Amino acid sequence: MQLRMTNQREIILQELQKSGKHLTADELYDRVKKSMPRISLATVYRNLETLSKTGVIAKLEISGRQRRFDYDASEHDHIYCVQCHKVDNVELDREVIGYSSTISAQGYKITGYRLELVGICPVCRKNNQKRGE
Amino acid sequence: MQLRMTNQREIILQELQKSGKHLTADELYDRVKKSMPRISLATVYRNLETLSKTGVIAKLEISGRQRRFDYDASEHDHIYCVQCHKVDNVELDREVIGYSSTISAQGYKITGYRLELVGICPVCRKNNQKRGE
DNA sequence: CTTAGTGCAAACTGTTTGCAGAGGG
DNA sequence: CCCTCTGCAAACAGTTTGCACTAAG
Repeated sequence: MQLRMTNQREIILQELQKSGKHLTADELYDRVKKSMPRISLATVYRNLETLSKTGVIAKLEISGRQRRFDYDASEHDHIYCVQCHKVDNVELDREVIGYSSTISAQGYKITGYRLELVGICPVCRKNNQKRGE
Repeated sequence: MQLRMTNQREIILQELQKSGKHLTADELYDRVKKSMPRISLATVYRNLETLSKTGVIAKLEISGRQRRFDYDASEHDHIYCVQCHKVDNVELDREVIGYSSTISAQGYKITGYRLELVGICPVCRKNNQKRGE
């Protein structure tokens, strides 16, 4: 199966990349609709699926009910704001999770891990301070 | 609001605990139905919600489309089998994730983290070997 | 031309909710 | 008795899919 670079696919990818955020399908849909009003949400879903399968973007397993997509497909971790549900990238030393000894005891073959930091983002912290929390 | 220990709630809790697994609402529903056939899935959801809010069990943010519930409410991490989608508990040194320096640079206040190891469980590994993979 | 991709609507999955009635304390 | 909890059905949110048509290469 070979890929075609359709107009839709191109704009979806561009919008995700230029957002610099970890958008959900419908957040991206809203953005893309501005330059392509007749695009359908299904197309956005299909393209996000395709683009993540080919490794151009990454599909995130992250907190919250909606799936999010990352313009950056390289390995890195995420931090999640419990207040505004925003997600940011975090660069951590991935070697630190070299627990193989502990883990192999349980008989698992470790292939990777997902680390999600949880906290409150700068914007929310500032807002909280204003309200004296 | 005070809690009542209804028959349903008791059986739901017992079944989750005696399973020793990280069940989804409908897996638990199937088990509970055996001793209480007229129970409804909504009741299972409502009780899992209540029990996790009161800290008796834990609601997991984990890979996969379905939410899972943990009979063990204490802080610990999980390991996820990519083949059979089973989840197990893992005890790791939680202090290792003391990255505050790196992270606070981004202005986040870290309140916790979720670490999910990903791999292949003993059972699946054995099955793979049989098939010569 | 060929066949991957699209828009639309309808289906599907997991979860939540309104309501009238049941039962725990 | 009160009020939390239940069963049921219907609603909901997010995602996927079947189909006939469009357009990329």
